Amino acid sequence: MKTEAGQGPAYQRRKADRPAEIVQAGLEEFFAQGYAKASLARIAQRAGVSRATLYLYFDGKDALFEAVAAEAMGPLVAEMAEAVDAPSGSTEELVRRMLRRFYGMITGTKNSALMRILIAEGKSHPDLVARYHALIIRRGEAALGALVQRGIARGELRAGAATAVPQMIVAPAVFYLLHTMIFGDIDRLDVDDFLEAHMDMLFNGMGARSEI
Amino acid sequence: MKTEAGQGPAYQRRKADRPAEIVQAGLEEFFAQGYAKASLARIAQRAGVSRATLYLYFDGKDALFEAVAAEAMGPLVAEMAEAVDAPSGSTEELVRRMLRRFYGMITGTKNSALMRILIAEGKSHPDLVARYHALIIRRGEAALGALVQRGIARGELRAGAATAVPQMIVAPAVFYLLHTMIFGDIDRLDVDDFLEAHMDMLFNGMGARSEI
DNA sequence: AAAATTGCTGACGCCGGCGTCATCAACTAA
DNA sequence: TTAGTTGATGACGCCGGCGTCAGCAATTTT
Repeated sequence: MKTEAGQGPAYQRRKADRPAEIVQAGLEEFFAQGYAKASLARIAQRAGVSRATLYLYFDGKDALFEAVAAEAMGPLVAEMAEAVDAPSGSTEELVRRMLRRFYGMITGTKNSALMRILIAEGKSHPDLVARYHALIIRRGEAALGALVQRGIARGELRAGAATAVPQMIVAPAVFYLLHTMIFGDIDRLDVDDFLEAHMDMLFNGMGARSEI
Repeated sequence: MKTEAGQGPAYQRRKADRPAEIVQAGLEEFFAQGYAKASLARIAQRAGVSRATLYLYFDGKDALFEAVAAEAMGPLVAEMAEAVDAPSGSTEELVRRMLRRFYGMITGTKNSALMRILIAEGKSHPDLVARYHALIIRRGEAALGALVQRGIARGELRAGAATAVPQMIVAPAVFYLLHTMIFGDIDRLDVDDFLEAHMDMLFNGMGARSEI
């Protein structure tokens, strides 16, 4: 619409905007194809730029991938922080809210794409894994630990599994994520049913004596 | 040792053994590198064969990969079947035995490698995913369902989460698998601690009222 | 308006990987 | 021993992808 006319300028110089546009294009390509199959040519095309231009802003495929991953982690961290800092209401309600958010995240394609890449390409990019761990996992674990302590202090949780391994609280959600990621096309689990079962398991267990 | 002497035959004709040897070499290469980075040249080298020979027995990279995956699934199916058909003792003991086996499998590198490939390359090989689902997942789910029914009949389990979503029983183990697979190098969880927490969560939940 | 700056590009070289084919040589049968 | 069969190979062609560089042209400065 802007430069399509007869013989307008063949290209525009937009030094400021290029990096963001390239990263965005890279995000789409990497998430759709995975690292190995992703092609710099396609990324350049998506970004409306020549392939050589990529090298003006990034040192190569690897560096671009790092930038893309960093970009993708941003929203995750924000989401994580947001989901945690609302300590009001009973522990059960708190957990339910958190899990609902968690399952929502999972449903979103973006995050599962990042997950998939981390799993697939983790061996080749250990620094990436480390960053993800520091940014997301460690914070999440800390938040879960705090949640458990609060629950115990309020007399709503008991010491035991949750204190020993707070991650247990979100473990079923991770199962759901993985299952959906791999078998989503042929065997989709209902989110709401799963969330309810998850909550039931967490707070009541499945042993018969819980009902006494 | 056999054909290394001065001018022994440059190669031997072993039509019967080649396929298995090639599949074995392919298994190592694919599991170490992932599909995309795996190289037929390296596979041929591992198998002690020229690259062209691969095409005598397999139609190409894709076909070889299918054969490798099928080969890798065999032991898993056996393991699965073995772990299930021992319905003796209390449900808790049964679950504990099953889970111990499960965590053992996870620790084994083979299976997590297959998992990693399924996740990474699932999109490009939907038929593979379908086969894995039919062979492993469906059977596992059936076994879990039977386990739950048996537990309820014996009065050891209550209806609820476990009946609605039997997979909940193994969900934490899958979390452990994923965590270990991705972050195993920088943040290893203790298997025994995790298994205990897992059992505690399953049978007692984390709600305070379970203790009343 | 002309000179200077620099964002941007097209084209080149290189490499690794896949698939194929004519040819060779190990085995087999006569 | 000799002719025939076929498992196995080395080398070739092709393709796609990465990284680079001299040169062009959009923009800025004088």
